[in-house]
Amino acid sequence: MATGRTHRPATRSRGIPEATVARLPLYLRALTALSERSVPTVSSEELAAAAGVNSAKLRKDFSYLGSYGTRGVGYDVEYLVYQISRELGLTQDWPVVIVGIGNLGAALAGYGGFASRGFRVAALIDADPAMTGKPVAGIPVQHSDELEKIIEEDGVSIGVIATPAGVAQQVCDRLVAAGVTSILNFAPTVLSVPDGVDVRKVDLSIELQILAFHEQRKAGEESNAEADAGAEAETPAVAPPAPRGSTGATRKGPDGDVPAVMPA
Amino acid sequence: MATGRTHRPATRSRGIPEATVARLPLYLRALTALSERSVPTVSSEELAAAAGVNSAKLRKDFSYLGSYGTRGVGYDVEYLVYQISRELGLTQDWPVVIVGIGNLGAALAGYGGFASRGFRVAALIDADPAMTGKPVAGIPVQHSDELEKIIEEDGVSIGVIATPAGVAQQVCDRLVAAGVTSILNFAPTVLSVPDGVDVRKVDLSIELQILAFHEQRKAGEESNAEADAGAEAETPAVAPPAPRGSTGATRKGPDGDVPAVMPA
DNA sequence: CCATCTTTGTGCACGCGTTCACAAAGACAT
DNA sequence: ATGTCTTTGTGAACGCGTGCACAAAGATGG
Repeated sequence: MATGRTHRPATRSRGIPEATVARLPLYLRALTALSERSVPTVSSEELAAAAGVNSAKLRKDFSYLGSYGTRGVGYDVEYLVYQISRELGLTQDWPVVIVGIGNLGAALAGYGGFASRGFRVAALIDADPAMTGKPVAGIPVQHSDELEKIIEEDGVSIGVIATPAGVAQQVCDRLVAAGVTSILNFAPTVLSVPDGVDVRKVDLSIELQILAFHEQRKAGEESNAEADAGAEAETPAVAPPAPRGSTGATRKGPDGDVPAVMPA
Repeated sequence: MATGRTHRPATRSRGIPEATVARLPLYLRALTALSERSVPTVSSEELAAAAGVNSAKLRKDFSYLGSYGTRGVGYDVEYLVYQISRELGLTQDWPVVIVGIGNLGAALAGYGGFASRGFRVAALIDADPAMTGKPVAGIPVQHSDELEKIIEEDGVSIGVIATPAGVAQQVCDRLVAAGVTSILNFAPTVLSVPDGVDVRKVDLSIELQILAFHEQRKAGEESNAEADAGAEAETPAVAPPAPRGSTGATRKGPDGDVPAVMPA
């Protein structure tokens, strides 16, 4: 999960739990696929399988939206597509600005899933004057001096930050000052924003590290039966630094008292 | 949060809760920054602020790793960097393959955060023969025919999927069959994998839709006091489809009994 | 050596989210 | 109309994650 709500302590908005909101797009995608295949109705079991969730969870999720199913039959696909779209606010158009048109920003600008569902790239913005005017994905890049003007004139409320980490906070501040109240952050930094502004982050590096953790655990369990003088990569490249004032004493680890992590 | 563990039902691995694991990279990043500024120790309060979390939560998180702090002083920065790195498995090298070198794949290949911490791009793979041999971010693209060979020879266990949604599942199947056990999926699809394989997904479209939901709610609360004949964008572009067999009867919504969602 | 002060580590309670299991509701056949 | 069968909607129980609040630990100064 490359995400994580930064702000707003899980207050359930209008009675819809945050966890449910996060799954609605998943359901919507599955339903859209069914709709394109002209499937008229779908059961909670089928739809849950398509979305990769438990069917009971799906039914409870839908129950927060209202009673949109028919017992003995299932859910009307078209009707549900509309209800979820409306609940997510996708029946209206959301202009979005992308700030930072490097490799990633360009990729985002060209992302097809953008325009498809209510989102419209209102502007691409970069601080590099050499980029100004250059078309990316068919849209000319504008200089960051124009940022405030664009946001106010176009009524942009969603901003995407794809800049280097170093400038992300100040870009964020400018976006917020200009009126943006929702930010999708791709820069590897913790953004601080005032109350009322939502931030979601997408962080490749964090995702990989979480995968590495589980991967290591898998590998560790396999080789646990084998000799402890492990076959590979068990020895760290660098020696662990000693804690301040420590003279190499033992530390209380979760495995009990072991010598301060110093394999061989 | 652009992520979401797909598999493995929140089983706490070796006593460390999943939620804690997801925060460790955050702490590590903050600690690395402190380390570069040669800060020797840090209190839970300071570190928590830098990572954007509650200090009690941080202390509890660290308590799962062991007792690495000194009461009255705080945590030794270097020591903690090492401990967390080790816990996350970053003291060893993880070769990674990226499949699908379009805009996004190229951006990922060029992402600096990759090499910095234990991850190494072992290969870039694309199905388009025209791409083969072309260097992207300094690495020549290889044809997907080579996929199995590369994974086995290099011992790759982590794969990144940046292909179109249509082929993501079959790419995934090939990766898994060749030995990959951790997958980071950027394609907007639900991947199904056998037990023992971890999948994390990063989905721009879902993140935007979640933001739109909250954005809509904010706008709704503002205009609630105003006239209901809303100023803008309140009228859906398409009429809501009627549910199967419905003759336009009322539906039980969460707001009570209202006429089936048909504004004006 | 003792007192004071800072900061960790954690017991406890609370709330959210998930899952089970079942009654109610409706479709459909006879 | 009545009975059967399918599938929804939800009450209830459980487990995880969070945050409070405090006791224990150790540093520091006299």
